[in-house]
Amino acid sequence: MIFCILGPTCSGKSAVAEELSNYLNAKIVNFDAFQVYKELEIGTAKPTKEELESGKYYFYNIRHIDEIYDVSQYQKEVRSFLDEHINENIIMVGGTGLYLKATLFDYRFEEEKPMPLDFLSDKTNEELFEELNIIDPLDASKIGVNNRKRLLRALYIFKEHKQSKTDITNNLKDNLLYKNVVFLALNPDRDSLYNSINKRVDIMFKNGLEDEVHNLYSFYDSNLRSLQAIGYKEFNNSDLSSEEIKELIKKNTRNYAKRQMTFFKHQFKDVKWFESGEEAIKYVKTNY
RNA sequence: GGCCCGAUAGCUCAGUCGGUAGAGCAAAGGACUGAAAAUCCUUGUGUCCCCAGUUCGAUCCUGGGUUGGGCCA
Repeated sequence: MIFCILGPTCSGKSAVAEELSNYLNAKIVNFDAFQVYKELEIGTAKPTKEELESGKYYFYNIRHIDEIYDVSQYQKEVRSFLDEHINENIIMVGGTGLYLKATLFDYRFEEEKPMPLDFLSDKTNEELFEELNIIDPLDASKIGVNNRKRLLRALYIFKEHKQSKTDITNNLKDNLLYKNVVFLALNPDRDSLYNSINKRVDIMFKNGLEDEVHNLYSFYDSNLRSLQAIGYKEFNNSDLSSEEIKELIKKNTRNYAKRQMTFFKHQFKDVKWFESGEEAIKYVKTNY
């Protein structure tokens, strides 16, 4: 069976995963887009070193900080892992809803060349919007004129695959491809979640987050995709004091937690919701 | 003790020549198929500090108070 543990950052997912992996004798598969990077340590709140070395944790630390990683690679690798272990218990845990959804549901990524950095870079947002509006008005209206990243992506899809994004996705996004999947979600009370977030950022600073990030900045370009993670990108702002950076990280993490909740609530059906990790663990132990 | 300046959204403040008010930030809600810890969209009713007076009508003017800051003693 596949047990998926959803929930915002800092809601206690990792503890649930560890506990249930013992109970179910299950392997743990990460679906967090930034815990895949080896060099990002303190700021990504990974499981402990001991846990990661125990042999049952997968898809953590699988890329270097300067490698490009994306949802299509993740989907491919994790699907092949799941197929290989289809008769075992697997726990999937993480915070990147898109990665989980694209893997378990019928998301299709055909081979394509990477998008050049200067793709349509001479066009204004309005021009991109008009162009997309002709080939895929439905998608254009969903994306909106200000979301340049998505406009470019939608136009690039058309260029590469000769089909609009709407035609490619074709309402497949809610077709679950695997049997025996259980979705468990943690939804702690908002105030206590925010409290935990604030406390965790304080602890990250105590544990040396600043040194870790400054060290990475001295070796790598701060524009690396992996360094856009919360807890890392904020240090790029040289006119902020250490205390201001800390508060900014807390705020960004809170905003992120809210976005995660929106994604989990609306993109996944048939989800069991729990206010705490203990309740989720109890539910699994009484039912499986 | 005297004089001056302030008190308006969770915060910082703007404004109403008297017709009960609006920005930024925070916050809340939402979208999501190749950057997703990313990217983007939507949302502002609040005893306009309190009490009295003037007025058809006061958050705005007048008086008194409360409270914060500054200057002088």
